[in-house]
Amino acid sequence: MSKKDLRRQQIIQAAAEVFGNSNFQNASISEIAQRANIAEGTVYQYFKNKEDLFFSIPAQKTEEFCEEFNLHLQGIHDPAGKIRKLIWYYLYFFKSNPAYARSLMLEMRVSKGFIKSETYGMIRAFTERVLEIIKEGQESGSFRKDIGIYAIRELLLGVLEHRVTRWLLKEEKYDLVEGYDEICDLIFNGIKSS
Amino acid sequence: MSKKDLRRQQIIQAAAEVFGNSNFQNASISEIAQRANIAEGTVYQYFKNKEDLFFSIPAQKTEEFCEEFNLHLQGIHDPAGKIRKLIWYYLYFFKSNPAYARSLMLEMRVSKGFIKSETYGMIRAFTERVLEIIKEGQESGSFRKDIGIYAIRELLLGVLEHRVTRWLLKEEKYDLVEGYDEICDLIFNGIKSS
DNA sequence: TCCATAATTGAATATTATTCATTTTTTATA
DNA sequence: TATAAAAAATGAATAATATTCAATTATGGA
Repeated sequence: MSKKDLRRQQIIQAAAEVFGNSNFQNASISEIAQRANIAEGTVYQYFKNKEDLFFSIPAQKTEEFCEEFNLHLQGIHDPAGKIRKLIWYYLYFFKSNPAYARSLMLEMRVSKGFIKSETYGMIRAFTERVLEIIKEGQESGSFRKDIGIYAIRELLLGVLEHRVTRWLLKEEKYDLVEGYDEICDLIFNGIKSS
Repeated sequence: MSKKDLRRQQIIQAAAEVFGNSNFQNASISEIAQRANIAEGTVYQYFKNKEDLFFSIPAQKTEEFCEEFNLHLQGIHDPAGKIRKLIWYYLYFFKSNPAYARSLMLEMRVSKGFIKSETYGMIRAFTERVLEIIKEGQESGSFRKDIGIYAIRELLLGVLEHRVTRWLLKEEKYDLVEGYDEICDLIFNGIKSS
């Protein structure tokens, strides 16, 4: 790793700590610089502005998320099993990484600037992967073919994001993963009794 | 309406305009005061701080949302029809009120302080109403009884919030309501082909 | 008309993201 | 090793702004 990359990482590390104990608005560049043992101005040699720095923090974690997800999918061949694993893994990962969850769900996910960031590119790779799984399920005959793949993905990611966001706003007081099989059941079978 | 309430409304009106063309961070109290033809200090006689003022803006619209929703439910007696109407109305309302949608979905909904606001109380009334409809559906035998009502509500509100948020981040370039029947179908019947 | 209370004011304060001219460090070359 | 050129780091200065508060003005009742 080049010297330049090292310093970049050093700043990201300090920023992760400061943003982690706070939020975008309340975290200050001065504290980040202090913690990284550099001058405030130096931050701006490596990042365009505060937002750019903020959006750069979860790149690593997001990559980790995608890689581990692919690992967890290994050995599962039926599309329904893959969706079930996706639901479990998604909740499990955010439960295990609450600071990441807070930043991503409550701050970045609702920011228009985030869409252009490197981190968002990785998330897009994940959502593409989800789309593939759905397509697979339709082609193999497991999932209905009369509904568009985007609508199905919307259902899936919608309920997951909602569940994580709710959990965060409720101060993470209960177990995020518990009861995930109810969600699976609803996704597969809907709410109709017949 | 008392003089005090009038001035309060006047400030909220100015704030709605300023926040509407911008966002929480970029809107300035000085501009709001200017537009309301008052001094900056006066704002703080009526609102605890900038956030309190911000959270007060959508109270009226939210009340409107709830009242109109109840109107739309009139004459519908089957729970499935009520859920279908809920889905349609939710999307229709945000489509018709994009500035409200932006504030609520991208800024307030992800803020811990919002939970304590008056506006959130109204939203809670709405989500309680949704819960009632679900319960009704279970009792009448239309909806499955083996799934908790909270899980069903999570599914519903999750996919709706996700859809509106996506639409906002994509600059509202497509029709939010179009294709809502696919969502209804998925909610009722799930994704399984069998 | 006068007084007490309420409402309004806007200058002062404190905080902070960002810039940029200057200084320090590193690297390449002879 | 000595020197020059390039790169990196610095931190004081700037500009913007949420919030406070002592002073001023308006209001309504006796």
